[in-house]
Amino acid sequence: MKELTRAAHALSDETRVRIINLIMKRECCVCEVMQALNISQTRASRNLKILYDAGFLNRRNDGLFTLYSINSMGNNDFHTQLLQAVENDLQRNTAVSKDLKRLEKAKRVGPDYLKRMEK
Amino acid sequence: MKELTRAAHALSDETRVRIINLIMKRECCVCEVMQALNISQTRASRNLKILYDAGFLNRRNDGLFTLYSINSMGNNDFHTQLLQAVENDLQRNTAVSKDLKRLEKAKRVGPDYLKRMEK
DNA sequence: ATTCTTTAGTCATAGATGCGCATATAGGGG
DNA sequence: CCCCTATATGCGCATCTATGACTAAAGAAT
Repeated sequence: MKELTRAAHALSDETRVRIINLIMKRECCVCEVMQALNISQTRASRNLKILYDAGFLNRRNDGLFTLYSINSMGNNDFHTQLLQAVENDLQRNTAVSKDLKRLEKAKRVGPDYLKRMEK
Repeated sequence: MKELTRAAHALSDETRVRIINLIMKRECCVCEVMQALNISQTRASRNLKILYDAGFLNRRNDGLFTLYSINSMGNNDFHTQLLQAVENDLQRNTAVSKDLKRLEKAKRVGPDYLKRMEK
């Protein structure tokens, strides 16, 4: 039951639900999440870790990048059922489509590089 | 989305999941929950309210008693899907059966009356 | 009406949480 | 080896959370 409450807790924050919305579209690295949601690197990294620890995400390394994707296990585990509830809610939600549009424009570069680009 | 995160938050606490386990069996009043989980009246009442505010429970009055039951709406709303995830997890959980046994023995009386009975 | 009983609300407190800042870590390229 | 870059983490702060003890509200019983 601790696994369930931990998973539910991971879904109890809007930032984390928005992150799931992104990753359900496609595998993302931390810097893409950060740009798509317009949040700090720290915030993106930490909330991704919370979702990972709760069992919702896979993680793999590609060079310097850490790539997160949805962890789809069996169809009958509660993680999958919880994700379906999230998906259900997101379909009725128009606000998060802006996040997806920013994701399309996101570049695979980190915060320091980004700042220099802006100048 | 705020509704979703609020609902998820309601399920992020073990006490509240155990309460749902009781009420999925049958409609309960506050004092029954309190006895079945062996928790204080304040704690039972408050966590029931959190579940109610999150949309999981119905509430009705019967004399002095407030009776809570599961709020089953349509099959496609996220509340129902979340409850299915909880049910799924509870089926694999043997610890909460003790709560149900205590529920069978619970009397429909409040904390003050109970204390006097013990003497 | 007065009293008893169940439930909900208030207040105080210990602990958890989210986040920014700065820094550490670790992989890649010269 | 040394620097650059993406990600993770320690720390501190403000805020939120869960809880118990106490109190208030409201229905029932006498």
